[in-house]
Parts: sequence; C-alpha cells; structure tokens
Amino acid sequence: MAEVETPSDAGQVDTPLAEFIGYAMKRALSIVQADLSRVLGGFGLRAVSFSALSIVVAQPGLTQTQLADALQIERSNLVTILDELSGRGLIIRAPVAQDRRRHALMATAEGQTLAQAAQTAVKTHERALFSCLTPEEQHELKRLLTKFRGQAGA
Amino acid sequence: MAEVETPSDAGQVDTPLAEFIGYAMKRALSIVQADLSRVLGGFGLRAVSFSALSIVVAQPGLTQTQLADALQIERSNLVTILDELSGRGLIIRAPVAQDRRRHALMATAEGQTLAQAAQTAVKTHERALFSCLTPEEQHELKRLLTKFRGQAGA
DNA sequence: TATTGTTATACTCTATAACTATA
DNA sequence: TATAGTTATAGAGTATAACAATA
Repeated sequence: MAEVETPSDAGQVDTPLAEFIGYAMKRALSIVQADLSRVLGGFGLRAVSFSALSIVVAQPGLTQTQLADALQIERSNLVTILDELSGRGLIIRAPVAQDRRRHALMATAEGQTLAQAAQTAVKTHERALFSCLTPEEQHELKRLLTKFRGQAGA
Repeated sequence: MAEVETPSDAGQVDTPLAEFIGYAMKRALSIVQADLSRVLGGFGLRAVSFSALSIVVAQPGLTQTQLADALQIERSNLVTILDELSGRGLIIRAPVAQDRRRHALMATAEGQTLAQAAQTAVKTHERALFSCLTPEEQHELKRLLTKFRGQAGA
C-alpha cells in the first residue's frame, strides 16, 4: 500500500463545502448560538424560552397552539418550556371564557421586565458579535435571510 | 379576570424576534436543511455524512482528528459516521506507516462517484431553493455569512 | 368528530469521560 | 506522558402517538 501524507492545513480543509450557502449558514449560526446561550444563561433562559417569552410579551393572549406555530415547534414540546416559564412566575396560562380548552398566555410584570432586559442584552451582544460587518452589511444580511424565508418558506 | 381576545394572525406573531439576525438565520437554515435532507436521502446520506465524504474526497489522507476539527464535531461522534461510510464501501481507513495510531481517510472510487453526484444534486437544489434571490443576492449572502464566520469565529 | 393541552416515548444530536494502542 | 481512535453514556432537542377535556 502506498505511503500517505496527511494534509497539515486542517483549517481550510472544508473547501468543497464552501460553495454551499447552507453550509455557510450552519457554521455562522453555530457561532451566534454559542454567544446567545452565554448571554441568555445570565437570565436563566434558553434560546427557545427567550423566544417564547418574547412572543408572549408582544402578543398577550396567544394560545399554546398559536405560539407553537409561531416558533415552529411541536405543541407537545412547548409544554415543558411553558412549565418552566410559568414555574418562574414569568407567564401565566389564563383561562379563556369562550373556549375552555384553550389557555391564553400572558406575561407577568416580572416576565415583561425580564424579557425587556434579555432583549436589550441580546441586542447588545449581537451588535458586538456582528461588528466585523458594517452596519450596511448587517442590515443586508438580515434582509436577505428574511427575504429568503419569506419566499422559500411558503 | 378580564376577557381575553386571542390574536388571529399567528403568521406574523414572531415580530419581536424579527430584529435578531440570529433568529433570521435559524429560520432560514431550517428551510435549507429540510431541502437538503430530502435531496441527500436519495443518496442514502445525511448532511453530516455528505460533508464528511466530500472533505475526504477533496483531502485524501486526512486523519479522523483533522476531519472532526474541519467539521467541528467531536472525534467520538465521527466514528459512527465513518463506520457508516466505510460500511457502504465509500471510504477506507488506511493505515499510516509513520504513526500506527492514525487512520488516513481515503474515498474509494465508488465514494468519489457518489460524492460527485451528491454535490451536483445539492448544488442544483440549492440553486432552485435560492432562486427567490437574485444571483447577486445569493453571492452576497454567502459572502456575508463567510466573512462573519471568518472574523467572528476566530 | 375535531381541537387543545398534555403525557409518554422514541429517535437523533451532541458532549464527556474513560479505555486501548501507540507514540 | 500525550495523542488517536474508540466505546459507553448522558443530556439536549425533536417527532409521534395517544389520552382527557372540551367544542
């Protein structure tokens, strides 16, 4: 069997995947998620509970099914997340008079305050993280991602 | 307790998260991943095994540690992936004469052929998926993601 | 009959520690 | 002692089916 020389430059070894937007997206996201977890950890929140809480604050009265749809997660998996938020007194599941199957989700005052603080912190840290891009580039990146989601995700 | 009206427009309910690039990235990626899984399923590959095979084809002689680093996954988790590729005769773990602890990863002829075909298919489907963006926008999106990773991921 | 929230469960992904064989 | 590959395992995250209460 022939001798083999192992490449020494492992840093640029993923070249064949460099042409795929999906791959670039995945690698970029993992950097953002690491930063996000760190920041939200200070508030006792995970990314998904932060998202859930933020939406409940913005759209009080949402039902669990609506929230699960908004987050694109399964209703069953949302239960644990809401138990967590509710257990900390950040949200309540209010009864809906017209339909007793549904829960209207509402943030408590404490939940609103925490959501506000966490959003500010995330915004600050995202700004720092993306400071290697110009403000125009940051805006364009978000615009392109959002446009793509709007068109391709239909 | 006051009556509650539940919002009827659940589609735009994630507004408070719309300002975060990370959130836009996550939602965009999940669309790409769904498409990718579908395409790669036809080749009996998952995203991670496709990535691994592609890199081995491009960089023959890589060791497992180098490949794990390139893919940013744990060495331990790479083992199963390589067992899978090796079991299908797509790659081999060749012995390295200078260091008998290491395995030099090499794609077989069949592995090279499959990688080539899968890459073409992924490229085609990614092009179709991103057709809602102009070629300039697609290029810019990839450039921004790559620049971000290069700068922020250091 | 259908829907809402819930439980249970299984399956994938990821992370960590410890082992072996080599260096 | 340290490194490469491996094993085992635990913890997330995610997906599916089925149930009780209600419509």
